Amino acid sequence: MNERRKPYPFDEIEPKWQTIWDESRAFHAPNPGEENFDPAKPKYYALDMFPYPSGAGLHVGHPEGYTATDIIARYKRLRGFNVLHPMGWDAFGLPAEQYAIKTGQHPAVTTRDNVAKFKTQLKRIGFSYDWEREVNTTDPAYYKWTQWIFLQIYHSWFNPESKKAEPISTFRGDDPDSVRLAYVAEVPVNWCQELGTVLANEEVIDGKSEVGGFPVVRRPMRQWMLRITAFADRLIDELDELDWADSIKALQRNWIGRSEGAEIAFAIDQASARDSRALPSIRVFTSRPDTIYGATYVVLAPENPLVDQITTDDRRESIAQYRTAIAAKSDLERTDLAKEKTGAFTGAFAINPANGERIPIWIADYVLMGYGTGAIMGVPAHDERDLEFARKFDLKIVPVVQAPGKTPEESIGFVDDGLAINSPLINGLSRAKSTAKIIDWLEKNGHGRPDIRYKLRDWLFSRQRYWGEPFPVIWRDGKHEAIPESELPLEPPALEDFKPTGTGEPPLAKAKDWIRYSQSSVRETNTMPQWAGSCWYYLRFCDSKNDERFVGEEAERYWMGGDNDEARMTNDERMTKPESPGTSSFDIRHSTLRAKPGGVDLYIGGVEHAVLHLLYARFWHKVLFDLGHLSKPEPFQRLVNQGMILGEDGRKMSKRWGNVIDPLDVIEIYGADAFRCYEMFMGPLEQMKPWSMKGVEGVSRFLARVWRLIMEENQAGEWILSGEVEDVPPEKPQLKVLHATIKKVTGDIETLSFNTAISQMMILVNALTNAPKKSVSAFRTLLVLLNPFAPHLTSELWRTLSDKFPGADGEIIAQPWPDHDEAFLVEDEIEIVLQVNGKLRDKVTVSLEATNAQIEAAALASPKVQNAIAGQTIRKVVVVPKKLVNVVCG
RNA sequence: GCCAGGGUGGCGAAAUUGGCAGACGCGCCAGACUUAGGAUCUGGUGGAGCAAUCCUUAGGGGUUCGAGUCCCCUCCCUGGUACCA
Repeated sequence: MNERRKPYPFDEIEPKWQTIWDESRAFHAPNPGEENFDPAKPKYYALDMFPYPSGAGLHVGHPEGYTATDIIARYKRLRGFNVLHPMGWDAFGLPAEQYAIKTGQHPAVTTRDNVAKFKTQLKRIGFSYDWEREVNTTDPAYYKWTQWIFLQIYHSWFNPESKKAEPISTFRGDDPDSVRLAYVAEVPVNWCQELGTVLANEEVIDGKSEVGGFPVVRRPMRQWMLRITAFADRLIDELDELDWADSIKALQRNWIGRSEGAEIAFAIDQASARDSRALPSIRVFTSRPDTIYGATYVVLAPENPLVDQITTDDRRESIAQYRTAIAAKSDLERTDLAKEKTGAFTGAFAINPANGERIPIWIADYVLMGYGTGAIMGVPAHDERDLEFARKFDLKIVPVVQAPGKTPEESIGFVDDGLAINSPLINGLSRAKSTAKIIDWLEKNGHGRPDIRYKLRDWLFSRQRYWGEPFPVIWRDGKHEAIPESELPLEPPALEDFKPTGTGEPPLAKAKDWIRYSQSSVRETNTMPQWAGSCWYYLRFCDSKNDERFVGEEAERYWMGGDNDEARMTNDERMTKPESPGTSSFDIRHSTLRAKPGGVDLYIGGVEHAVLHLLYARFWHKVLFDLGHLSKPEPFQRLVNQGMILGEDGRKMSKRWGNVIDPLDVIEIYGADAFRCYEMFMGPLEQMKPWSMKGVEGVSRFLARVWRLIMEENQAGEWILSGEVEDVPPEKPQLKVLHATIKKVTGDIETLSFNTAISQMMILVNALTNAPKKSVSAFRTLLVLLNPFAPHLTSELWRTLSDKFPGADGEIIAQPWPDHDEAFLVEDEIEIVLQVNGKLRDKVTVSLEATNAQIEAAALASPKVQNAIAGQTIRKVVVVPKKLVNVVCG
């Protein structure tokens, strides 16, 4: 077997340049105050979603986003920005713990090995990370600050007046523990008996554990919660200013699920109640208070505590039976399978406050205790579910909204806008007006008030795990207390046995000595979820070595700061700079994309984090912002989700299909530059797309063409600078392509359209290959443009050219990004498209100055046009200057 | 069901404000150089037709001198969510 011949010696030059960059600290971004820091440079923060270092190593999906940010980072450096481009490890998590349970190897050891593996792989791809800023969430020096942030949250409350997080000391009530942003509550959790642990929602798939497929049941347990719901409105509203895809914003809005309406009190009819003492009224939430006259019954969730108080004696047994049956159902059965409505009558009646009618009170499992008030008013005429329920149990159906062009009877089942009917107070009014009026009426008469509800739940923040951050909290006399900051980091105890206890008590409970904090107090034994570390890592990157603060104030202001005037000025200057007179609408459009500096300027990662991670991180950021620790209320200004890369067979990559591509295998054959370029050439970054080895080969051929454009093989088979390269300016046709390429590549990088940027560079290389003379200056421009994509190849060629031809000082990564000159793009002659009735018939070339009349005359003179209009009358001739002529006839 | 995003050659895909559909790459065909080619270079390549010409952006309708692009309807795919009142 003879080894496959390399198209160019990437196997030598790639490791060579990686070493040079490492040793010269080429990509270290200095902080303010640091040596080499240049305050004149604007900042740019390009961030990847840091990976969980699994044992399996990198797959081709990881480097897709990483390559995109790396291109941007390298491009911005060439444009004169001080670029923060860091990488780190999200290393707490279940796999390392499971591995520890099986093998007894400490998770820290597994983590260290996996990190080393990942880092080697990332370095081999040639990413320009500032490795001096590397962070690891499992490092005590890191999680010290994760715990510190938890304490900030613990020591705060949400002031509804200011709509901000404030120190708990500003709370005027009696019981601060009831309003803290971190609190303890008895909540239903996903308990998996087989695994002996609680699982996060996302670890439960169809009622079974993701790992092992064991049954999962709901069970109430004492848990730490974070009051994210207090920030629901801000988390929705402040999305507006962010440069995120609309689809991702929609996902977040959906998840938060804001719903405006009213809370309405339905009094219980005393005569019907089992318990004759004064009963509270039933509060329901509705998004359609305008339909209140159509409320012909009330439904409580089966778990609603009111049920016991109102059920009449004759109904007690059937109600108890129904509740038992529901309790036995899993969540899965209760939602997916329960398409058929079920329910039971309590025997009690309520009074509809709008019309005083006596309406029955039912319980049914289609009403959930966890949303709204756990009770609804049933409006069967205008709610699909209520209609189904009413039909099944033969309840009264009264239409109260008349749909346009329909009779009242036909309007049943119609849920959208219409005019109110059968509703004395609001008859004839539109939905908006009747809603406002009825809410006003309810409020004035003490029957209700406007209300807003959210689907978003408070964040269940504790896990019964070993491999996570311990809570900096102790318990004394049944009450929790924070430990002093001076005791951070609080490290987990050394354990021999990481197994869950099986009782729901966390593994940390086994460390008897560690638990005992003082005579009268014990430590919290829960740990934080994996999300904790990833909620703020982007802040730590700004100042990863600081042991005084979670991030230094000056560093935070600089990297995460609001208006970066330098950046804005630079963009404006660039736009109006005299040497680039051709400021087209194109340039302006791209400039506006950069007009909002601040926070992380570009954040790229998988769409799987569109909701949870991004919501949690925004929440923490807002708390820290409110408390005065941060400069801006939002962390990530521009967010992009890369699409998934599928296997060559078009299926999702998995061991099962045997279609997994290992980046290092690809790099072995084609080199890192080809790997990077192919990942970007495949198609739009955000799109899902299949891998193709043939495609890699095509891109590899392109890079080899660049190499051979400048290099040739001598008799001895060594690569040397081509003798044809001359220190001459490019000729006119090459200049034109060159400047068109500068323009296109620059614009495409700004919009992350890397695939078309590479296409354009291919066109340029084809043109330069066919050029009569090999111009050094044209090559140098090409190399700079290509550098962010193929950094090793271009570095090597740049240096080789520099050795022979003076005039370009320094390495390629220190060069300025080229500007295009519109003058080279101007045509002196223009090709005009000739159409007859909108169909292409011919083309003519005219001078740039040709008048519309001249163009029209030229068009009508064309034999092909004449042929096409033969025998018809010309009705009209449309002339679009510099573009086309359309002759309309018939 | 609801929300969001898609549907363009044999394949991955291009297409500023509506203005030459298919750039660039893969694959394929032909040629050159070669002992050889899975190397390299040159040319061709949406479909039908010998041709002139006709057809073509999921399907149908509309606006327009002109529609992949704008509007309406239908179908299909992907992601999210699902009795959220």
